[in-house]
Amino acid sequence: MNSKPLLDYINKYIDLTADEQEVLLQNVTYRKYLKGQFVVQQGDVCKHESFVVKGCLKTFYVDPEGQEHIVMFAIENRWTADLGSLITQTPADYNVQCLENCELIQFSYEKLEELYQLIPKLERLFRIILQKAFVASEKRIIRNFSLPAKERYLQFRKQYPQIEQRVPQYMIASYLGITKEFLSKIRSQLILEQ
Amino acid sequence: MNSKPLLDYINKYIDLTADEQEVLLQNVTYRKYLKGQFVVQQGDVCKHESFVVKGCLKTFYVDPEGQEHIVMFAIENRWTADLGSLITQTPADYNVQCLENCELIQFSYEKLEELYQLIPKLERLFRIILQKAFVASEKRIIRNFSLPAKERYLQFRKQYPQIEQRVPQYMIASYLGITKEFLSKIRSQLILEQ
DNA sequence: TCACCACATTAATCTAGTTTAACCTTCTTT
DNA sequence: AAAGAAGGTTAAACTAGATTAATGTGGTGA
Repeated sequence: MNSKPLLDYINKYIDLTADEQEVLLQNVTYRKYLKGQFVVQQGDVCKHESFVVKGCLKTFYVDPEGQEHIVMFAIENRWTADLGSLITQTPADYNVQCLENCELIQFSYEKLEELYQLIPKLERLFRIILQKAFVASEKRIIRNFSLPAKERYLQFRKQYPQIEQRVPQYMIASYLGITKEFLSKIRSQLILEQ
Repeated sequence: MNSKPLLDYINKYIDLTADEQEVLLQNVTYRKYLKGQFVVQQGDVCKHESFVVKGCLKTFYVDPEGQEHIVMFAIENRWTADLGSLITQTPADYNVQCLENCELIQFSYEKLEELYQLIPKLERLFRIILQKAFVASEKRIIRNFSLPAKERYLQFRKQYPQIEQRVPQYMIASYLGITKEFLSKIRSQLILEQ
């Protein structure tokens, strides 16, 4: 188990003693997934919060018309889950699928609650993580409303250059909330411009 | 100071002893605002997280073209702030303005950090609040992408019937990300339909 | 009583982004 | 080497929602 990325990540926000680190690692599971496998499936109850040690995943939602909408991508040193399903232990609205072979460190719902008791500092860690996630989510809402698709695409490219290289364009279009055809149009416009 | 709504709210998530409740109340301020006053202004650093005891507020953003975009409304028993500004102590992107006379219980940035030390359980409280807020925010993103304006309006009416009564329609249009004219069109369509 | 103000509606014209459908590329499989 | 997959592009016709501008409505204050 390659736990270094997780411990490095955690130590940016809180200080864990060697003992606490050990307790933490004893209560998580390391799991490898193949490209294409699902970590969460729409309709199942989400069982874990997962830290990405290696790989790339998409979180998406299939609407009643069968249309797929990508909510977010996760790469190394980020978290993924259907948080709504996890915290309420009700069926998930989202799917989480591996776009590459992945290695994840998983915190199960039960173990996570236990860990909060064993290491109360973790409440602080997840409070801070959630603050940042919430702020990013609100910013995205604003951008979707106040910027046209072209600007949103440029913003995305700037913010996640690593992701743009790794995933096909039709998925980026879905993340941006536009069709792949329109993204293609935007891209050819941008090439003409410079 | 009418602290009952706040204490009732907190006790839904964590148990505070009488002593802890007292410590908490000693570290917050009770403040009344008049209709029209700003609790946070774009460009200033956000100083507090505020719990709404009474009244109704809007959080909005003025884009470079001068267009106002409403991000959220807050009513009794909800929180409001520019969280991004508060946690990084940098200038706010948003404005928070009172739509009615308001009474707020305010947690200053410094006192809140102190309170986390004095009552570590509060980390848990805010973790839980943020989880819910994040999930709601993600849901809103999905809805904005996958539902047409009419559906979004119906959803809003169902989810926040109290708010619809209290704020003018041009603000609801702004919250939904459409023009007031288009909202008017939707409304007249809905009346014809039933 | 009328004039103003804040809010809401209606209708004509316009545009960003969708839909559909055809075609192109590159990689994989046989 | 041929035949699919899987992804990407182009272009024409279409639509949800924006823009503009005029008109309506219900207070409120002088």
